[in-house]
Amino acid sequence: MLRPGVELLRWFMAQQRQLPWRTPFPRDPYLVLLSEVMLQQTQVHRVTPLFRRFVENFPTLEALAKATEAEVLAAWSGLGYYRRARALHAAARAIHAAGAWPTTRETLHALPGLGPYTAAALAAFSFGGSDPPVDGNVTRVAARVLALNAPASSVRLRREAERWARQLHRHAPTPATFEALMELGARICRPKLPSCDRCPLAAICAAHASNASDRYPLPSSRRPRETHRWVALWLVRRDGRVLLHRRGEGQLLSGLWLPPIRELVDSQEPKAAAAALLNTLGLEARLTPGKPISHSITHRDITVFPFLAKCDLTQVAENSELAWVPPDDPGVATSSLTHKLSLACCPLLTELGLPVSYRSA
DNA sequence: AATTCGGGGCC
DNA sequence: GGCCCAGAATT
Repeated sequence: MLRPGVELLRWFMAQQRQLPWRTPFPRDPYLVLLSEVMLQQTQVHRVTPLFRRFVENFPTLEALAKATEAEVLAAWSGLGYYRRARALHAAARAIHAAGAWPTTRETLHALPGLGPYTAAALAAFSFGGSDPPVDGNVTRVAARVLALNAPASSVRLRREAERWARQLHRHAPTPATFEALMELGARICRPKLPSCDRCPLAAICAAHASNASDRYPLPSSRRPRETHRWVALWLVRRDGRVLLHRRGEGQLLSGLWLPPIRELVDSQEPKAAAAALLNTLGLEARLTPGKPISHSITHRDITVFPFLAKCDLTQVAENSELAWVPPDDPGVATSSLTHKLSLACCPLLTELGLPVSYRSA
C-alpha cells in the first residue's frame, strides 16, 4: 500500500498546476477558506481570476469581516451560487469575533457554508488535520480504483472513498496527498475519457484492469430540464445609466440586481409582456427588441427577450430596490445575466442616439 | 434521500 | 443538448 501513495505524490510534484492558493503547507487559513468556498461546484479556471480580484478587495479575514454583505456580494458577481458569498461573509465575521480560528474539522464544520468537504480541506491544508476532504474528484477516483458500483452522490460511495483516501494518507502522511488525489481527478481521472496511460494509480485500478473506467461511478438521477421565457427591460437614461432592480427573496437570484424581468405565460408575445411590464413601472416609451439571450440556472433553460427603451431622468425614482447604475461598472451585486443583457443591448444604443457606455467623471 | 441554487465549458 | 464541476443547506 506504500507504493500507490508514493507514485501519486511523485506525479503530483512533477505535474501540479501553479494556482494562487497553492502555497506551502500549512497554508494561510483565510486564503484556503476563500478558495475552497469559491471552488464549491465551480471549476478552477473560473475561480482563479475572481480569487485574485477578491483577495485584492479583501486581503485579510479582518477586511472581509468588516465589509458589508453588499460589498462581498458585488465582488462575487458572476460566480454563481450567491448563498456561498453570504455564508462566507458570516463565517468571516464569526471567526473574527471569536478572535481565533477553529482548528478541527468538527469545529470548522459548525461555521456557515462549511460542510464535510470544506471543513476537512481547511483542517488538512491549514491545521494539520488528517481527515480526507472527499469531493467529486476523490469520489470518482475511488469509484474507479475500487470498481464500486454506486452512484457518485450515494452515501456509500462517499464513505468508501473517505476510507480509501484515509489509508492512502496514512502511508503518505502529507496534506499534498489529498490535494494530489483531487488534482488526479481533475487532470487524469476525468469524468469522460480518462488518461489512464498517464495515471500513477493505473497499476492498482480495478476499473482500468477491466478496461471499464468510463463505467464508474454510476450516473446519478437528474431532474428533467424546464424551459422558460422571460422578457427584460433595458431602460437607459440619457447619461447611459440603466435601471436595475434588486430581486426579492423566494425567487431566483434573490438579492441580486437585474433589469426588470417578467416571465412569459403560455404563448404570450414578448412585446406585449414587455409593454405590460413597462406599464407597471409607470412608464411610457418606445420599445426596441434586442437579440434573445440563452441563460441557464440549474435545471432551467431560459430564453430572455430584451427590450430597450430610452428613459427620462425623472420618470423613475431610485429607492432601496431600484437603482440607476452604469452598466459597465454597476457597483452592486449582479448576475452574469445582467452582463449578458448589457452586451446584447449595446449594439442598439447607438441606433437610439445613446452613449455606448457610461463614463465616470 | 431529494431538492435547490449559477454558470460556463466541453463533448 | 447533456454532463459536470475542490458542495452546502434545507426539506
